[in-house]
Amino acid sequence: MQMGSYYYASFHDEAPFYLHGAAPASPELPFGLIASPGEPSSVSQPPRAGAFQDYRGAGLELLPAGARAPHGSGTNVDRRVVDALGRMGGDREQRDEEEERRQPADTVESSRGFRHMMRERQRREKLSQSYADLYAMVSARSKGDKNSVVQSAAIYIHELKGARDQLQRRNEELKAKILGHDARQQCVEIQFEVDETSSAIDSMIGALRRLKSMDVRARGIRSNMSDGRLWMQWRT
Amino acid sequence: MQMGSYYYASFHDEAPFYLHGAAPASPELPFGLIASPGEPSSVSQPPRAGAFQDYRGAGLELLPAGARAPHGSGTNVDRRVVDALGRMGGDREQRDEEEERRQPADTVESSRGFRHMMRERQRREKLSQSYADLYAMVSARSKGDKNSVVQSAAIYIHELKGARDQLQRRNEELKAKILGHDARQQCVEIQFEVDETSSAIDSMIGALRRLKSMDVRARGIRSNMSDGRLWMQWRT
DNA sequence: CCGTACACGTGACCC
DNA sequence: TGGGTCACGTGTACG
Repeated sequence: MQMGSYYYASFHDEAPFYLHGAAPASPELPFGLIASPGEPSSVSQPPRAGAFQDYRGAGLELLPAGARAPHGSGTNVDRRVVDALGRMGGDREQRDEEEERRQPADTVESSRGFRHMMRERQRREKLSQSYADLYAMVSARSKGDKNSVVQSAAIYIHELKGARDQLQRRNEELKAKILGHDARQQCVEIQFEVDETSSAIDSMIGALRRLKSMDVRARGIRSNMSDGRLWMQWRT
Repeated sequence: MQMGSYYYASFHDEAPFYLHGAAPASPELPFGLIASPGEPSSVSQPPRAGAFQDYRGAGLELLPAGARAPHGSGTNVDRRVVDALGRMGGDREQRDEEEERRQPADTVESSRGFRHMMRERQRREKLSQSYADLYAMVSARSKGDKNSVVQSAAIYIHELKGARDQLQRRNEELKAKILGHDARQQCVEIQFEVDETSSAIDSMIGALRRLKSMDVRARGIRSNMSDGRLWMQWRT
């Protein structure tokens, strides 16, 4: 433990720190409000300050690659900190008052471990945000807890990749089918109107005859005849 | 703190617990080996027991939905534990020796907080495994740290979904193109071989004549003729 | 009471 | 030295 200076509440050890009469109905924020000395921002904590548990309804538009809220998104970061007024029986027995070994340079907190703690909080918060974003992607398939989110994401990615590849293959197939299943070759295409009242078979026969009379030598033909439009394509 | 019994090393407070002479070249396992009393499994810890940092090369085949290694995958779980020989200056001042309030039932650890710790370890390990699995999915796009993995997964899912949907649309387009751009209707289909040496135009004319002689009344016709195979489909 | 799940502060480790 | 990341043990909340 080494140093208990900037703890916030240290609710353990049954030290009934936060008020006892009105307490048990409000389980949020065991640490009191306690305006931060020296950190002017971050008023009005939303309840249940842990950023993660709130993500179940968080919206995102797939983070624009860097605008994640510049630095402290307000929820959890630099939440404040309060000494538990003694912490009764601190981990170091018999520490005297008012001196506490005076670290080499500066006097009080914000030194060494304090910044470390803050950085870690920030990191945690960032990670929670990422979780929230990911959860927004898999909310249908995930139970909501961290582990489930991560697992669901892996499964989902796997499925999506499979579906994409299959679709891609199917796509190639279709394209090949349209193109006639040997590779692309030069081909000719005509398209014209026919008398809709007459038989489609007769129309096609007429068209083919016309082609033949034009001395067309076709080795492959594709045609589509519907609604009075005849489209025909051949290769020689 | 409340109870410091089963700590492993408690390296803080500059109590130089693990050997000092041969130490600094091997940064793994500050906690010693210490055979577990009562847990027969899990010998031979791989170095750097934290399961997460090793995942950068972990393979997976997309977890078969429940076979994640039944319970303790061996790396980290029930690593053992060792009392810090006193932990010098326990958090409860003046607790007498040899009695310590005797909790209701059992005597020593494995009570209350000990199981809690173990469960937490197990949970952490499971989560690390999930991370590893997810990382295997995004290893190409992720830097490797937790946050990056999660973010990359979200981005990847987003991209994959987009690609899949686009492919699906394109697919419908192609299908519609093949089917002829009015909706699917009941239609008839024939397919037969023709003499490859003769003209494709003649073959088609012959086929159409045959249809006509069968008294087929077609309002729309699609056909594909190539490599000696004539496929034809019509609706009445 | 037990299990699950989370956030926290912290020591260790690596650039 | 110092920021970044991790795993850890712990306190807390919920079912």
